[in-house]
Amino acid sequence: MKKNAEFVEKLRSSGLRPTKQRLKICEVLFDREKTFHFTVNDLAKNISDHQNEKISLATIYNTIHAFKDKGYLKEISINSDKSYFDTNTTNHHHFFDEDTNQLIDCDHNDIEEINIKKNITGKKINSVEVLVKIASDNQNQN
Amino acid sequence: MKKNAEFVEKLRSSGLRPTKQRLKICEVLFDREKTFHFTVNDLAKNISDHQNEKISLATIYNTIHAFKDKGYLKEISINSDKSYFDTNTTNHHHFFDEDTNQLIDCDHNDIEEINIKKNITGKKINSVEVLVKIASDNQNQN
DNA sequence: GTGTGTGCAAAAGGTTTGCAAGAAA
DNA sequence: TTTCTTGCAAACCTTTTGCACACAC
Repeated sequence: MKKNAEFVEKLRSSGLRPTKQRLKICEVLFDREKTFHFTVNDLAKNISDHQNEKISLATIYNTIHAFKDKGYLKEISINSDKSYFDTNTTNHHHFFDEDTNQLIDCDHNDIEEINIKKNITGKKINSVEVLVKIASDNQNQN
Repeated sequence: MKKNAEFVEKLRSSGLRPTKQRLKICEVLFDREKTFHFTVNDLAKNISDHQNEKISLATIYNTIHAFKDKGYLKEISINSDKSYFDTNTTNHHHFFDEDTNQLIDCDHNDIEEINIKKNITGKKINSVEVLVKIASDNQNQN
């Protein structure tokens, strides 16, 4: 269990004031064993349902973007009507379950090194993301 | 240069009536040498600017979805506020230029076989997409 | 004539923004 | 006190929908 003081320090060290709202969001996002994949709506729901609190959407968006900019969150490249975020900021990939719209981490070791032979002049590679779309094996599905 | 008659046949063979609007969209999408990456807005702009015509957005969305369902277009998994489509429906990957928001095809041969060692019980793999994000090599981008 | 397709305008859903009030430093 | 943060509501943008009219067959 991570302590409040850790979050205060984390925020302060990145120039963000440790407000009540930000600390609560830290708690929900980072005080857990497994990585967390979420949309802003998921997060808002978690806070209001399980934490019995209410943080305005504007603040949640605000905080999520700040955390993303500071490198505490990663945004996942997936075509969807909404944005998905991941508390696992290490180099890894994802399965996307098309039946349930859920993301599953795919460890870096689960996919062999990706060697890109093509080179774009004057551009450097910022990231390489693999998205593996999966669906039920015994279901009519195109 | 592809002929109108080909598009009429293409549409008819998939149970879509060859209307004036659909034929125009076919022309813009498929009568070209290189593959075309676009958003619905790009397409609408192309039609009104270069073709001096106007097709309502509802019809464009309608047609794009029909074409996607018939396998004439692919939707690209990219985190963006809008959807990107690709006239190249073969198995391939993409570079995404973060400076210009442009997509570049990455041929299947440009990336080594992707071997996924992790297995999700009861699920089959529908697709494997690689997105390589690139940006200008020197700090200041064009 | 029947069944589809089109286009407008309105609605919906996610995200952003302006601004006044509140909290941190 | 000064600066940053919050929260509400309105705005924004992409996409979807309802419905009347038009077109394809």
